[in-house]
Amino acid sequence: MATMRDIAAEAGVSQATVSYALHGDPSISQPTRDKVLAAAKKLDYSINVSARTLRSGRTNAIGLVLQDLHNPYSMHLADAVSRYAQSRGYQTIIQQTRYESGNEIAILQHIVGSVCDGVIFSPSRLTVKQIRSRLNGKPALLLSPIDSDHDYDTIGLACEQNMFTATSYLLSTGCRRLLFSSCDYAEFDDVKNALDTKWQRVAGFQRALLRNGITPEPWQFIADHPWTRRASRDAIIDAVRSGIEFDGVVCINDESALGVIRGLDECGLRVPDDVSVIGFDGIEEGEFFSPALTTVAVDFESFARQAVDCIIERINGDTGPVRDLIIPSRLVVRESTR
Amino acid sequence: MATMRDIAAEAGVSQATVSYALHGDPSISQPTRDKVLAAAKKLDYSINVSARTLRSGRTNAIGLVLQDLHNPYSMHLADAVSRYAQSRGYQTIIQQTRYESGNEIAILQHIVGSVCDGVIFSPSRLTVKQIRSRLNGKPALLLSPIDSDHDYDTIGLACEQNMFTATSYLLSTGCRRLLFSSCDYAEFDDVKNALDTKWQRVAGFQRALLRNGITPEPWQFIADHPWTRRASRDAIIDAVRSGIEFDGVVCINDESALGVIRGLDECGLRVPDDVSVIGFDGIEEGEFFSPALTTVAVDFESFARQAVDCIIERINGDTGPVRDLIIPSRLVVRESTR
DNA sequence: TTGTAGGCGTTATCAA
DNA sequence: TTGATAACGCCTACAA
Repeated sequence: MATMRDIAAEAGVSQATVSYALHGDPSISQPTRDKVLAAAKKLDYSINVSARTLRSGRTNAIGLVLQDLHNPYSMHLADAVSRYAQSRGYQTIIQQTRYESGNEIAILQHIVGSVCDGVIFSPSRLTVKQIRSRLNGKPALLLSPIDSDHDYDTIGLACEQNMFTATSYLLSTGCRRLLFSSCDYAEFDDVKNALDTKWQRVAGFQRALLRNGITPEPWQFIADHPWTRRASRDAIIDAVRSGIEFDGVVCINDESALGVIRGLDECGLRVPDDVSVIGFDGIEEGEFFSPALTTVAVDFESFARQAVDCIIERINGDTGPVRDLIIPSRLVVRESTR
Repeated sequence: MATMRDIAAEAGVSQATVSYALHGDPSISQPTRDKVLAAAKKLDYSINVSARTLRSGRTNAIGLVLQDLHNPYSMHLADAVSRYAQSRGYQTIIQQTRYESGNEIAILQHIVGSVCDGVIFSPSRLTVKQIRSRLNGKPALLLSPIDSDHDYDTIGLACEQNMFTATSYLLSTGCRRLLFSSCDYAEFDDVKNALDTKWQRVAGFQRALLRNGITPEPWQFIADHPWTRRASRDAIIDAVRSGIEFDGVVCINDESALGVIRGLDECGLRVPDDVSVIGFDGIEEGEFFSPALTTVAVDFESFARQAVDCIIERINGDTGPVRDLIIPSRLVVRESTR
């Protein structure tokens, strides 16, 4: 592989001149620049990222470290972020931690160590302190904040508000016996100020009920399980078989909602005629499902824009106050609700 | 950030000793090693990847460069590869080119330049020659081979065979008027030896028809369009409206099949009662769709294993003959076919 | 306008 | 068993 030294030899200039010319430094004359560029092209030069990084500390890449790549939500996120970062001149390095703290540490170290200038990170097991110590002074933007009193930037959904919106909508269509898929019951007072996105969602659900004069009760909560189609399908089937009566299901996310619809279908219940179902996320899949899924859709493009702009500003030395970015989302009414 | 030099000072040894100790070199005595390890821990040391790479040429990472991250197939691939690579001690750097040759070049250069030891690459616009010149001597494993006479490793599906299987199955259930979604018509003789996966799929479809005494005709082919739910839904709706009579649809992939089912639903046609639909890929989504999708499912875990093992062997200097890996897949009969 | 030179943090070769 | 020391390829004062 050709190095700057090779180009210098080819073009008959010094290696430093090659570096300047390649970076468009104005102090290099046009003829020299042309000579260098021609030599670079001839030798098919491409810069050694490690060397540049080692020397300058800059990689021109951002890391996107998610817990799990194996779901539509992450997929939309990864796609949107990598496209937008591209437009801002940054590469995106995507990784998944799979909820293992060992992976989280290894990936953070590897990534932050020297392959990117900043990272958008969705922690699962690591504490803020552990994260910071791996960050090596580089900027990070965290998804789903772990504590309230933090000194790092965060980005997230208005989960409580969004679930309030979703539940209120279902109530407004006449539903009265709502199920929540899938989380254990908790007292409203215990979750109304939760920071965890799961409990925020529960709180939003409950607040909407209370606002409509309905007291949340344990039977409405389908036992906690992974937010997947399979687990949700199995759980709703159990619920139906147990004889619970309900006319609507508020789901913790779209995948869950899709599983619920499938499960209801297997039980001979029709959506939305017998039961209304609403999701949360706005994954593309919901639009083409039968029935098409009513949901609170998050604006992935806005997520990407806000997140990437923020991290780039921090990379460029912005030391302004800590930011807590909120991703906008909106109710999308389709066919799974009456 | 602490460097080896800092640790050396802390532990009262030379910097070289630190390097040896940290790598478990047997020539370092136990007490010295312990001292070094303690100092490293105390200073929260983590290695500088750029420096290590610059010096050793090894990154311990593989690149996975796909055309598009925004589809379930890629998502399954990325997930499986990154998990398996992890188990082999490698990080996976995932990127998408979005079908732009500029991106392909930039990403290849960046990635291969110095962030990974080898790359699994799905080219779209770049020729083999252009790819090789960016590869910088590092091993690559290409998806969907572009020419027959190549000197690089490839991995892919047995598309022709799989489509033959899918079509044959539909025929065996009694279907006689099959549609193919979505590709333009082509003479069997022109595609039967195609290298392009799209035409291979068409060829498999046609061969199955011919084997059953049916001559493929242009009306069976729904115009070429992206392999997405939306495009396929719109196209099948047009087909129904145009008055074509058919009793089954063979789809170029699962997403397409899901769109087709949705479109048929919108036209009042029931699957599988009125029309059978079969897909190709085996994305998880198909399992939970109503009706659950019959498909030829590819074994993503096997893909990951074969691909990663191959690239790692090449990284480790294997210079054996060129390999053309085939990913196994199998017919999964569910509800969308009679 | 261009060249010289030092160093970024490692690894690896020799000596000691 | 450990310590100097020389690269790896690039960037950037500073000197010419």
